[in-house]
Amino acid sequence: MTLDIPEVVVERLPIYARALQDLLSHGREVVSSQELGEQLGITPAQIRKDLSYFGRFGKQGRGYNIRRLVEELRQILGLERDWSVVLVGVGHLGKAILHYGGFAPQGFHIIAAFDSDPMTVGQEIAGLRVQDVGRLRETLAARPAEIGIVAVPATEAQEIIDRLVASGVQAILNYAPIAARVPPQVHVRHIDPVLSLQSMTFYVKDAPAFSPPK
Amino acid sequence: MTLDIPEVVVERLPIYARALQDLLSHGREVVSSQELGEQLGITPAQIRKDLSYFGRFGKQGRGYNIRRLVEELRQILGLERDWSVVLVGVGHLGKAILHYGGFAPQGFHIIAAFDSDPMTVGQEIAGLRVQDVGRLRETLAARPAEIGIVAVPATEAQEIIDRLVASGVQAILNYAPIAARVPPQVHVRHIDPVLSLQSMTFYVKDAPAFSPPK
DNA sequence: TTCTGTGAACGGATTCACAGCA
DNA sequence: TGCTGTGAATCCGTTCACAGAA
Repeated sequence: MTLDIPEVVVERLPIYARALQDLLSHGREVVSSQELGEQLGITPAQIRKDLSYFGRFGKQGRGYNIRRLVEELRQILGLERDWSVVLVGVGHLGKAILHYGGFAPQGFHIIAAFDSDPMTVGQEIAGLRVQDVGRLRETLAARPAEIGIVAVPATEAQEIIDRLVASGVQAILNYAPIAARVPPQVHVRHIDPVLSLQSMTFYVKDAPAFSPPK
Repeated sequence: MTLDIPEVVVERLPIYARALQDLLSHGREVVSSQELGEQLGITPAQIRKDLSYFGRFGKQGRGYNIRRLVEELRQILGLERDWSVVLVGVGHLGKAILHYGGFAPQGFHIIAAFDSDPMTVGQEIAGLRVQDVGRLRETLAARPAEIGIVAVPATEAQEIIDRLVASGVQAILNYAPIAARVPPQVHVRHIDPVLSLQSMTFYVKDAPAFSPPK
């Protein structure tokens, strides 16, 4: 069942879940695919089709019960449980990741952080003691984690990813600017702001910056 | 011409450009779509088709001249020129962005940074004086920027994006966890690590963390 | 022979359009 | 009447397969 659901669909589910939680926190109880779509810039048909892969959550003529649907989606996505995350690379970016308050409330707990720089190892950051990256495997053997975040320089990234995979990590969030190679059972998402910028400049390059009329 | 090129294709071009520059820096002069594809995990046919939208850059039987192709791609993407970028939001994330050394070498220059917190305004970070976000419009009127980076909390993000757009920004890199609404001529890319994690957990949720055999 | 460039075939995702239920 | 759920139709991106150039 899991296997024949398009990946794009799975990637939209968390977007729906978040928007629905938002509506819920505003006291809303029911929403139509129409309204949700307007809020997200997604067509209503798309939303209904996506949801139909997983069940029949709506009521004809009414719409979707928001609380119910959020719970279903969180269940489907595995967001009801907690996840253990390890971070490799504690430079500026790694530090920002450790300080970022958005992971824990969603159940993603960074349980260990590693770096190779002796000046960084031993530091306590956001309540976590940075360990030497050489201890990655043994630390993960004692306390497994499902997810790894890679925030090391490009030159070291593939090596670190290989070691995370060898240590049992099943999903990797890669901030390094490389096309990571992993075995098929491991999942990877890339975060690369430079690539994002470089693909946007294609569209704006002919229009020089301007000051709009006041 | 610009308009009928699939966006996915445009998004792959910077990936090619980077890989090619890498090869170039290793002294390579020619590469086939086959080899490039292996390096990137992209099929050779895909690469050839992508490039064919823009011209005929290869030599049959030989492959692509790397230097030539990099230059073509950089030209197409507008990477030969410099771009002015403003950052809004100088929390942990914003600071990391200011310190990040990956933008400037690619021609993306952060020329101004804004925040709303009086404790942050006036600070000098990575050589840049943080300004009050209330001065966004006038600063951009005096010194336009094509690109805005949004690193403010979700609650403020849409408002900031509206003001960036009103100030002439044409492309936005949005780190805030919202579905930003912008006019059609403005381009947006999202960076949202939580969404990335949440779409991966779908695939790994049934397999608990384990320690692989040593 | 090798590898590009590209129409044609294919497959997958989106949108349509409507039957059916509340 | 309003809105879901869903097959069918459409659209779009990827892959195939091969003609043709070096």
